[in-house]
Amino acid sequence: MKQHIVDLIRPALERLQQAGTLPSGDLPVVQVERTRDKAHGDFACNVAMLLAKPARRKPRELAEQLVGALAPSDQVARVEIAGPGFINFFMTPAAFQAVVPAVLEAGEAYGHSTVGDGKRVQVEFVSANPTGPLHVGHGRGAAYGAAVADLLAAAGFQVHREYYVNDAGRQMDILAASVWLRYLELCGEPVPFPANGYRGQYVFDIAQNLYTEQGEALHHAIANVLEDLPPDAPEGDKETYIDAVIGRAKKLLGEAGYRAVFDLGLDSILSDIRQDLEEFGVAYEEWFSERSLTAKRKVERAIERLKTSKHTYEKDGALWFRSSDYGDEKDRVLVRDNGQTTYFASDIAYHMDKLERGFERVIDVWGADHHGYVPRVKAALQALGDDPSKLDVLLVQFAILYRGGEKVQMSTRSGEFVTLRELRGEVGNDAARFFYVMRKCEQHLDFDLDLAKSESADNPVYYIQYAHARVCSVMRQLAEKGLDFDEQTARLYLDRLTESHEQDLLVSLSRYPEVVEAAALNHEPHQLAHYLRELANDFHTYYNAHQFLVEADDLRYARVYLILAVRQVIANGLGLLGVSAPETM
RNA sequence: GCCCCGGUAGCUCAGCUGGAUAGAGCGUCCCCCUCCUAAGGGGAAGGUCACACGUUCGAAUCGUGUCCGGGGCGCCA
Repeated sequence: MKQHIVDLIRPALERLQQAGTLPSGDLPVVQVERTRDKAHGDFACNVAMLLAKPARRKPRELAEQLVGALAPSDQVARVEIAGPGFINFFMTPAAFQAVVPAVLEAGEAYGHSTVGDGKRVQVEFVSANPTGPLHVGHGRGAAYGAAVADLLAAAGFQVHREYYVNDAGRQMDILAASVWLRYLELCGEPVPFPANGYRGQYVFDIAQNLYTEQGEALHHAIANVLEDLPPDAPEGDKETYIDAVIGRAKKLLGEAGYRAVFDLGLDSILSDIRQDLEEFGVAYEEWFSERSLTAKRKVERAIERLKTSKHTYEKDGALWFRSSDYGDEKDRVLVRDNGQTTYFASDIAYHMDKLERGFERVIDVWGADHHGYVPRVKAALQALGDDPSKLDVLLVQFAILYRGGEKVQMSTRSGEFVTLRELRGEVGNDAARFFYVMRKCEQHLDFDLDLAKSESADNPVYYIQYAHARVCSVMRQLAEKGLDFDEQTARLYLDRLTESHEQDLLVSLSRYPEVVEAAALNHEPHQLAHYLRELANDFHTYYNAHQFLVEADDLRYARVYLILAVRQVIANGLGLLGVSAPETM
């Protein structure tokens, strides 16, 4: 409908150019917006004010000319000029009433568009280290990333969802060492646990499985393990200590033995994460292994490319990337003095690979604590001759849980953190998905557990779902009372929808495609969440003000037809956010 | 010290990329089922859009500076 207005204005502007009223040359993008006030019509356009200066005319005068040049439309009842030069469009009731069949004919596809033009977009999100279960912080990235991906798909992009598995780094070695030490405990050894080890319950579980699988095969006396190791914190350095433990594990277990421990840890945790996300309604096209980059010599190649293009230098025995040439605040290490490549080097190779795979846009969803990382990745892409503007990094701020008005404490290493699974168990998938995307991503999220659990109007999830269930309930009543209804006939009675509540609903329904498109292009699922609440509010108001299952056939047909469209849009919108639309509550 | 995010009603937040008289929800107060689910609805009160300049027809929105809050700045990942 909005597009219809734009399509009316553009040719009119061209006509004015031909008539010499407007200077020739590029015309501004025609902006048409929904009005806030009914008195200003349904849509308003500000183009006359924008063109007043270059045309050297008064805005209102220009608006008059423009209105005169508009082609007639059966959707537009009248056009007015108001205020400093706004052109206000009043639509006919029929134009809005036509939304109902439009919704129901499109069904699940209502709200989909083609602005994405089939462009290939990659969305990488969560990508948490497989060193432990997902916690509530990852949950926000999961819900947000999944919603952004689904919105982009609805907007006509070809979306590739990807999880980057950090299966190669030092953190994984720390996990492997932690598992092995817990295993040694099961073998009866008195093990002093490293300050920097992973302490969660899941480490015991994996160690137990390791013991079941391997028996005593990996058992070494604790004295041999600890022999000549540097002191752990607090006397010594916990990082140095854990590295020494890892080195000792590799030496005592040998290549194969160490690999067995490492892979059991990796596989256990990764399959846990996959299951967790799947249950959360988050699906991926690809799980991309960091190790595969090394295996395919991608990291080597990336470093080589930076070397040959003279973007690197050696200092203190390490190889540095001159990222400060491209806006980073300082240079970064690619290869450490011990010969190992850094995580950053892998990440360069990974992003290089992403662009080589031919994505026209690459979206990374990261925790806000990684923001300092953005300039160096973009610097690397630029140094490699790629276009860094193809990469959008969306930074998601932290979620803070509240229970009974009190902050819920979280700490990663101690194992006391609240996992995503616990959260889902406590408030349910629907509430979790919705609450996570209720705020825009750069806003800190106060997640109120009590509210998410409450079954009342205060809880936006229940409020919206209830609107859907209410429509379903009306349809059940319709059948029970043996009242007639069919969509084809209902079409003939659309003009019976004249009440102000019905008008409001029709306007809201017609806005839905615009909301989906804006939410997709701006990566802002919260816009959709807010819209759905408003739509549900319009519906509940209507429900209280008018009876749907009335005696008069024409009116009943029209009203039932309308609420079926409402049900469809709610289901579509909730679906994009990963929230179910129940038929009964 | 540098960087990122935020500052809008008592609280939690929107504000459609610069538009017309700044909006929701919660909380407070008042009211509404003989009726399709009261898990609902209606109404009232509540504002120096942190502050100051600047940009222009027009600023909560853009720019600069200041103040306040949160987070980040490893040859960790």
